[in-house]
Amino acid sequence: MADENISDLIERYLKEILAQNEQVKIRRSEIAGLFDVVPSQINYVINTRFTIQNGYIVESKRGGGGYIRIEKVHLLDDIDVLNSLIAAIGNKLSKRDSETIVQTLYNNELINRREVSIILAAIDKDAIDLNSSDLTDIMRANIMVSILNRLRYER
Amino acid sequence: MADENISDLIERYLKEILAQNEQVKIRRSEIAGLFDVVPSQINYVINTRFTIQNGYIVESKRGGGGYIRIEKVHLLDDIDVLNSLIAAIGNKLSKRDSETIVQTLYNNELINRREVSIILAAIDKDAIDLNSSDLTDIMRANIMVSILNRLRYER
DNA sequence: AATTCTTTGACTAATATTGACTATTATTAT
DNA sequence: ATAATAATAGTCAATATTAGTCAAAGAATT
Repeated sequence: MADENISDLIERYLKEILAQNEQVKIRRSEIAGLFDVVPSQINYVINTRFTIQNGYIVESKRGGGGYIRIEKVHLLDDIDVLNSLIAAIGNKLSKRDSETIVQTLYNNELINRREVSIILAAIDKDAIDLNSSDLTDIMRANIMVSILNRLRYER
Repeated sequence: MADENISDLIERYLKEILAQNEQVKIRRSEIAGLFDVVPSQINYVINTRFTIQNGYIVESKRGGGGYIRIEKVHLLDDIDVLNSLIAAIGNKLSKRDSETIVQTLYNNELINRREVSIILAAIDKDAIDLNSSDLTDIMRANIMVSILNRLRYER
């Protein structure tokens, strides 16, 4: 929907193939040529959009006949998904990664659309960002307001 | 009616598009150029006139092909309940009061049981309490883990 | 006069793009 | 076989391209 930059176009191109093929095998320079970008931009696209958190496994090989293969993984059961996600989080989590995780939960049908946005509201920057102290109660207020605001509308 | 300042004009411009389009996607500098203002004034207009209270959701992306997207959402009938709850919260909220609010939301059928526990997980003390710094990302991690843990079981 | 709202711009943050350099694997020459 | 070369992909840092924040100055309102 918001494909204004080339990386998004490349992402969409690959995902369209993956929508029908379970896996896609490319020659890096070919795709780079197709979209008229430097080859390393393909790595950028893969590193930012085809991570394991997003549900993709990437394999590659260099040298003659080299390739990059992207495979959409089918996560076994819900607990495994949750365990691996929790393990991957550690003790810091960027906004971007958090959104990726929520998307994965949705893709694996662990949460529905409405729950997606409740969770996003909970971890919204405006909700949890604060510079003053007296932390816990203030944070709770911020998070609660964020959630309430979310509940105002549909979708 | 007689919009005297530029911010009002920009507001009207965007709302005219939204009257027909459900969402509008802009390049900040473009709109700024169109009205001959500094780009950050677009943020001012958005922050003062396209808030969630007014029924708008705003998303943006930086970098090449960046954009700001404003979406008009359908506000629900129970807006008054939510408004008064939000007003009552202020900037601090005890655990007890937060639970009362969640109970109220449930009693008014604004959320279901599952959503109750997702929200309670989000504002759980263990999720949001921390003494170290580097706050936002750490908090987000805590909240996310708390939510994921809650998703492990039913009800 | 005081307060609130608007305008401005310097600085910051996030994301995308590029290219020089490196690493790995395959192929060819000796 | 081994070494040299070719053909790939990977890494990383510099640069480019956007949007966001914040506080100061100016304008309008009370």
